[in-house]
Amino acid sequence: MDITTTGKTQEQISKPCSHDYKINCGNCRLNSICLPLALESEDVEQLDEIVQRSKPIQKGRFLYHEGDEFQSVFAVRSGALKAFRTTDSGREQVTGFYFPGEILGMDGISNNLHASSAQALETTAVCEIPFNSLEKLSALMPSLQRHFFQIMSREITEDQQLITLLSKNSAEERVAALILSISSRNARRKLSATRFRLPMSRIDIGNYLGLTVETVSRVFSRMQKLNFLQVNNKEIEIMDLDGIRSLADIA
Amino acid sequence: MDITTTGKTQEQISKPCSHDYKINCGNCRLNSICLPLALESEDVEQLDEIVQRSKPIQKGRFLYHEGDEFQSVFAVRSGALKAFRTTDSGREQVTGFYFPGEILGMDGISNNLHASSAQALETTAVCEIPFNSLEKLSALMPSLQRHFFQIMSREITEDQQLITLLSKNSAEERVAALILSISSRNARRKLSATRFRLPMSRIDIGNYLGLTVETVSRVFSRMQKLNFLQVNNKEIEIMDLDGIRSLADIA
DNA sequence: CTTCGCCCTTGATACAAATCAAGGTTTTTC
DNA sequence: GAAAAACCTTGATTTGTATCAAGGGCGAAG
Repeated sequence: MDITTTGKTQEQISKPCSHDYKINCGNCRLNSICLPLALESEDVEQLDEIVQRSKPIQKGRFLYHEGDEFQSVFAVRSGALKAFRTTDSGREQVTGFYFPGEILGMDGISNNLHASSAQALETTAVCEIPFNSLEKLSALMPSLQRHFFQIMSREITEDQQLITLLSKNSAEERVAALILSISSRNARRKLSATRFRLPMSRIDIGNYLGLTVETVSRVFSRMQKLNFLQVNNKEIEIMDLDGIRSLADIA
Repeated sequence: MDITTTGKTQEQISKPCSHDYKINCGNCRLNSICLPLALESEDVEQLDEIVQRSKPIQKGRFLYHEGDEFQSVFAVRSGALKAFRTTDSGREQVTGFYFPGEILGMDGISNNLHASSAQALETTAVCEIPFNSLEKLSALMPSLQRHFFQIMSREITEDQQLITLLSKNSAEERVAALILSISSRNARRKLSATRFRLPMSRIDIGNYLGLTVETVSRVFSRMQKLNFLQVNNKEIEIMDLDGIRSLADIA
C-alpha cells in the first residue's frame, strides 16, 4: 500500500571507474537483453573490445544533441534517458524513453547526424559503441549483424506502435499503454512489473503521448479512483494489470 | 489550372515479363535512390542476382499480411503501397505509404514476422529481396551493409517525424506535412514537385494522419480557398509551396 | 451507356482534451 | 535550512475535431 518509501534508483550505478574489477559485456547483468545477446563468448570478447564505458552522466545532461555528428550508438547500463527532437517552431517532441539494456542513437545512421537529442532523466551510465567498429565487426560476425538489424527493426515497430497510439487513442488508452510498456520492459530486466518509479516528469509523459500535463494528471487520478493504480508522485503501483490492459487498445 | 485531365499513373509500369530485354538493377531508372545506391557496378551485378522481379500486383492486393513469416524486403518499382497494422480491437492504422525506389518490409526483421500488412494502392510492381541473401551479401560488401543500415535508420527517423506530427499538430499542419512529404519524394524521383496524383483515398490519408475523412476533406477545401492548392479529386496541384510550408510545422 | 456502390464534400451538433487559472507539493539552489 | 523554482493536481471554460447526417460525383461492373 505504502509506496512512498524509497527514492533509490532501480538499477544500481556501477562504481565510477574503480578499475580493480572490470565491468565488461561478458559479466554484465544486462547482456541477455543487450547487444551481446546471441553471441558466442569469444565473440562477446571481441565486442567488448570496441565498447567504451565512460563515467555516469548526471540528470539533465545530454548524451548527444540533435545535429551532432553521429559516431556511436549507446547502450544504457543504468538510469534512464529520453530522446526528443525539436520542430521548426521550436517545439520539443519526446520520441522515446530508454532503460537499461536498450540501445539508442540509431536514428543518426541515415545522415551521419543525430536526428534527436538524448538527455538523462536521472544519473545514467551508458556503454558507447563506435558505429564504424560495430559495422566492421558485424561484417565478420553474422549473428551480430543479424542482431543489430533486429534491434533497428524493433525500434521501427515500436515507433509504429506509438504512431498507432497517437493516431486515434484516447488519453486513457495512451497512458495505459505507456504504463504497460514500462511494466513489461521492467519485467524483461527481472524487475517488478507492478511496482516502479517513473523516471520522467508528467511533462515528458504528456509530450511523449501527445497530451497536456493536466490531462495526464487527470488520467492518473481517474485510474486511481478505479483502483487500477496507486500513484504517489513518481512511484507507481499497478493494482489491476488486467484492468489497465482493458483500457489500452494495444497495437 | 485544369488538373482534371489525365488519369495516367506517374510511373510507367514495366511490360510484364516480356523477357526479351531484361530489367535489372544496373539499368533500373531508380537505382540512384534505391538499394543499389553507392554500389560499384560489379557489386550491383551481385545484388541483381538475388533480386526477384515478379509480375505487377493489382490494386487492393496484398504484398504480405501482418503475421506472415518474414522472408524478404521489397523495393517498389512502380505504383504505390500502403502499410498498416491492426490493433487488438480490429482498428486499422496506416503506418506508411511507399513510392517507387522506396524499401518496405523492414519491420519484419525483428521477430521474423511481418509487423504490418502491405497493400497495393494501384497496380504496383516490386522487387523482392530475400533477406537471408541480403544479409550474406551485406557481410561481404561494406557499402551495402552501410546503405541498408541507413535505409533502416531513415525509416526510424521518418516514423519519428510522423510521431511528432501526430502528437500535437493541428489538422492543417498534418495535411500540409503529408503533401510536402509526397512532393519532395516526387522531386527525388525527378517528377513534378507541384503536380501529382494522390494514389491513396481520403480515408487512408485520414487514417495515416489520425484524422477523420471529413476533417481531411475540409482541410483540402480550406487550403484551396487560400489558393495554396488546387484539388480535383486525387489530382493535386500546389500553387503556393511556401504557403503550405508555412502551415506545416515540420519536425 | 447505365446502374450501383464507394468515395468525397459540406453542414449541424456533441464531446474530449486543450487552455486558462490557481493552489499545493516536491526538488533544487544558495 | 530557507527561499526559489519547477512540478503536479484540480476546477472552470473554450475549442478543434469527431460524430451524425445528407447529398453529389466518380469509377467499377455489367
